[in-house]
Amino acid sequence: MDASFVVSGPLDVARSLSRFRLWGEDPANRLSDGGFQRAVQVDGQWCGYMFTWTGGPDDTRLQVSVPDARRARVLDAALAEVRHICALDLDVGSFYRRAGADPTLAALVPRLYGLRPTLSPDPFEMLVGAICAQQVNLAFAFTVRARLVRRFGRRVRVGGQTVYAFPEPAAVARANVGELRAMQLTVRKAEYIVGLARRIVSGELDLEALQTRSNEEIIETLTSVRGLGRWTAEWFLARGLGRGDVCPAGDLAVRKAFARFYNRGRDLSEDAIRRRAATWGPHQNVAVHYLLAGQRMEAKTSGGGT
DNA sequence: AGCCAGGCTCTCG
DNA sequence: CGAGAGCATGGC
Repeated sequence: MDASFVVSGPLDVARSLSRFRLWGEDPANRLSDGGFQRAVQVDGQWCGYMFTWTGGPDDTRLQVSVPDARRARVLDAALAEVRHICALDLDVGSFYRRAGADPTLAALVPRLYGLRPTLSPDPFEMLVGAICAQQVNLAFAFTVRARLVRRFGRRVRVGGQTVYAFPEPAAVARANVGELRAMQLTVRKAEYIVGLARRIVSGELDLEALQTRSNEEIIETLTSVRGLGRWTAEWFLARGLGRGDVCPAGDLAVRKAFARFYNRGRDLSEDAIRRRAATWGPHQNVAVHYLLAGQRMEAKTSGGGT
């Protein structure tokens, strides 16, 4: 069973999804030559699905297929996930028009045309991924996260490939810290992850209910959980919920990008970064994504730099 | 070898 | 309340 539709607004799928293999493999989000595979849970059961794409960035057609097609509900769930992963609700066209007023962004747009941030459909997955990425280089974070996924996630076959469902909170809640330590998480991060899972299982933290609240309420709720600071909460808003008016100004890579593009390589204060980002209004999320991608591009061609 | 990676908590002045 | 140590590993 499958369905296809044409995307409205610029979208370069391959460019946007490439981040799933930039720093290593992600067993829960498989980007293969044939397309993108993932698992979705419907009525308590995990089902694999895949999607492929055709056409240029201005007339992209997405094709979503569910091999195990007994229920249309699985296809509906997969479609909703794909729309979320590709961030189809972000108004990139409007961002492009607005970017004309900013020379830095105006120069990046044609080079990155169709790029969108990929959004995580699963809030627990987003938070665990963020904890893994706290303070360490992203290649290492990917490696550790992949170990977690293979250890606690369910294997699902789809299109001749194996993809893992990202571990459910209940499975992680049953783990002990020593088990996670063996995956080269620090004791502290192991405690954060298990503690988070247990809070979710106990109902103390309701991530689904959180999604309708304001940015500030979400930041306040998340930062009251041990292991989740402002950095994690802001990336959750940006890359999990797809909120447009968010800038993780404390992020090391974001700070470097702002220093490079807006201050001749010298550091800007977090407040200064927030003030500039605020002028982009609902496009902060996408703008920051372009700055980070632009920085990677320049690092590659000019060999990095102070 | 040593320092830095897309942080956060805890502990001290 | 701000500053600083500690965390653990991989890459340069």
